[in-house]
Amino acid sequence: MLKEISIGEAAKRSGVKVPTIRYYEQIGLLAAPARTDGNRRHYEDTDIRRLAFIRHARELGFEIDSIRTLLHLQDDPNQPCETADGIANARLIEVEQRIRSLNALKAELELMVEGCRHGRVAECRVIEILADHGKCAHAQH
Amino acid sequence: MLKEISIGEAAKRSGVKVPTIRYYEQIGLLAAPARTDGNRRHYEDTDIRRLAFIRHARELGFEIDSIRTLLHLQDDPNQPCETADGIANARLIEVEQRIRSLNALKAELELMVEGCRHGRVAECRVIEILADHGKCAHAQH
DNA sequence: GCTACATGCTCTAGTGACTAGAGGAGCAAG
DNA sequence: CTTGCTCCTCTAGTCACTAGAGCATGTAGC
Repeated sequence: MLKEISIGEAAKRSGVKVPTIRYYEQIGLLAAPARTDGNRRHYEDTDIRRLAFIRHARELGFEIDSIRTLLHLQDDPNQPCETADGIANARLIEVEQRIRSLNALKAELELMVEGCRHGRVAECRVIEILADHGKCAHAQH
Repeated sequence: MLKEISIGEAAKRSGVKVPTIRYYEQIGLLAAPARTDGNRRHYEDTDIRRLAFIRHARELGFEIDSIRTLLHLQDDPNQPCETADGIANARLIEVEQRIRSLNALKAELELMVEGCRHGRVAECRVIEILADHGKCAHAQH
């Protein structure tokens, strides 16, 4: 007889924390699994794969709603993959924008930190730049 | 007699939205201003500068608690500026890490999107990579 | 003075994606 | 049989706002 996968075991195998698994069940991202006599959840291998899929997508910054769509697509392999492609593409554009904006922030933070002469707050470059946006180096923010 | 600055005017001048200004007052980030006879807030120029400071810091991704500390420092210009420097430095390190991680994500998303042949979901690279972390290009995530 | 309409007020609840904690039950090992 | 771990449900908290209800006040045109 196969050993049943407890929620703790599922967490270990998928890398998704126990309360998060329960949360995903609650919001309907993961189907409610069967229960043991003692009312404990037990999972199948397919659930573990689904959890790993979700975790990976979350790491890539996809929103729960996008993941919901991606999971539906995965369940129906004959559909054209334009929707999946579109979601990934949208996310790629987001990430590119975020990188650009973070690079601008980085430049400005470097200016602050380098300009700081470790003296008094009165002549601190960090405080000064924060107080006056005009002192920013053309940062796109 | 000077024209009093209403909350709407303060919002325009500082770039912080009206409900957000009230929120900052509520959490004690901005001192409660004086009120008119009709119980409306009216602000001074110093409040506007403080709001602009907060807005700029928020744009740079500083947390409210850090901003609280930075504001205290600004109020006391004789203090050494190490704390401010430390906060900015911590934020810089965060931003640098975030950029690295986003670059890894970008690479992976590009792989997905480029690999997609616009066919069926069954052979879609997007879904495939999401389902199997092992297919990632050594991404640090 | 009257009528719109904008702007202000307070208060509560909602967002996203979890996370923390209370209070209890089940289960395996020593 | 007791210890200690994992599990259960439920509620509330996190962060930094944002949205909306329901009302009061202020202002511009007539």
